[in-house]
Amino acid sequence: MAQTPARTLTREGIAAAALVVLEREGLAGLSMRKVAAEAGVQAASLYWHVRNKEELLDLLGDALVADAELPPRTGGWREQYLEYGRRYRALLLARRDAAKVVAGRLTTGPHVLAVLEDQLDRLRAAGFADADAAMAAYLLSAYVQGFVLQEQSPLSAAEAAGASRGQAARAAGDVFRALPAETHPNLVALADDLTDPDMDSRFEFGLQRLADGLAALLRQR
Amino acid sequence: MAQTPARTLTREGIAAAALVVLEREGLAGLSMRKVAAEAGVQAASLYWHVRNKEELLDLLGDALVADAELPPRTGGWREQYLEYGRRYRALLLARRDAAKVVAGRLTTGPHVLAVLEDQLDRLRAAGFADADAAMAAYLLSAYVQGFVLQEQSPLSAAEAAGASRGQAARAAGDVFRALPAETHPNLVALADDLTDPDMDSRFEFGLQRLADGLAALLRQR
DNA sequence: TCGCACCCCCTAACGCCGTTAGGGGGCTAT
DNA sequence: ATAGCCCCCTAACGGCGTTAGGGGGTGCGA
Repeated sequence: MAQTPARTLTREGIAAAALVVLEREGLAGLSMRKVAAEAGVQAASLYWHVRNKEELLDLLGDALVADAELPPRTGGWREQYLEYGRRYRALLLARRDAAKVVAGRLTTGPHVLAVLEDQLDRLRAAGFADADAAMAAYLLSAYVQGFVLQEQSPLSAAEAAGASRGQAARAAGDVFRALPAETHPNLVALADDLTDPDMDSRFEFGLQRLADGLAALLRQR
Repeated sequence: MAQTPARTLTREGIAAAALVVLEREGLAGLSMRKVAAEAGVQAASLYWHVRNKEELLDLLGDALVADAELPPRTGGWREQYLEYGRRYRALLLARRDAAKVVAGRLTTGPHVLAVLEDQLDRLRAAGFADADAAMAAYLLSAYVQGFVLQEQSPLSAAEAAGASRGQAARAAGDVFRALPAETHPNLVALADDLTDPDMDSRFEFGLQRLADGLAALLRQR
């Protein structure tokens, strides 16, 4: 556990160390002691720079979106909105447990603010009213975060035992198919559809519905 | 801490005790020891009925939707879909930390399955293709869970210090307004819209977009 | 009636956690 | 030189999830 940053600790250095620990151990394994060790320091020293673990996680949440690449400003607002959603999901999937970190957390960190600023700018330029633009932005992040959380949730502990995503999906399908057809006919009939492992398509489906709904709003006002 | 269930422990009794502890202490304060005490038992005894805490939380997640009331089967699919979303959100708001419990958790508990079965039945009856019905159901739960998580997240620790929701919203608005207008013009301009404390309206906005998007899909196929 | 097996809960302990109290080394400014 | 402050240290507290192993109670076969 060599120290990552310079000799003296900073909030940025702590965030960087936390990122390393998160990647290595996951959110459940991220402790103040391990972050401190990664930063070359004792656990109690963190409390000089950070009020508590919650505040450290706020730092981590903002650091996670630090290297977000914004979509190009080409094409219509719809394509840009879709691309925003896709890149946000990709970012959450790229770093271990990122979705769990950012989920219940409304950071006002600089990186988060920069992304939000940019997105609002595009939505207003597209003709959305102020309040609609704000809500459209929240809508997208709520959907993406909710989707990735579901996507990454272990399928009732099935795949925790080393099963691949596809195997787990098949096992989940078996659960549905094994239900009594008198009480749960739809679950039995749609077992394959409900456990389709193509997460990209499932995400895209919802994303297109969101865009369609916003397009209808834009048309009517 | 009187024992809630009968003399001998059951998985249902454990879930009931966990519900009581969750309501009293929140998810962060829910420990195996406290659940055991609530059930009139020692902590280690729980492990006879439950593999680990994760499995206890699965039980809890299913128990949380046990008393869900399904919307009436009147009106069109759209109104029923909207009402599903509203009731799901109300249910997550009704019990402390319910959203955090169910968020990263795909239970196949009996109560969850019953609700899913009913919802799929309505969507198929409305004319949605099998795969579309399955994805529409997932879409709604992803949105509701994501929204409630955001809704309940402390506004950057502002309201943790006893501030009301409205006060916290005003404080968050001040954060946006205090930003330099050259770099963040949209955040400054939309500070009020971004921090509008009327969560019901914000939720309804997204819900209507989802329904509109699904309606467009139904029309085109 | 005895004894055996099995179910279910117990006590005790391990190593980890977040957090706080209080001490002290080393720089900076007087 | 010395006062003061910044920043990290050691040590400890109470609580956590989890496991090992023991032992009462109950029902069943002999």
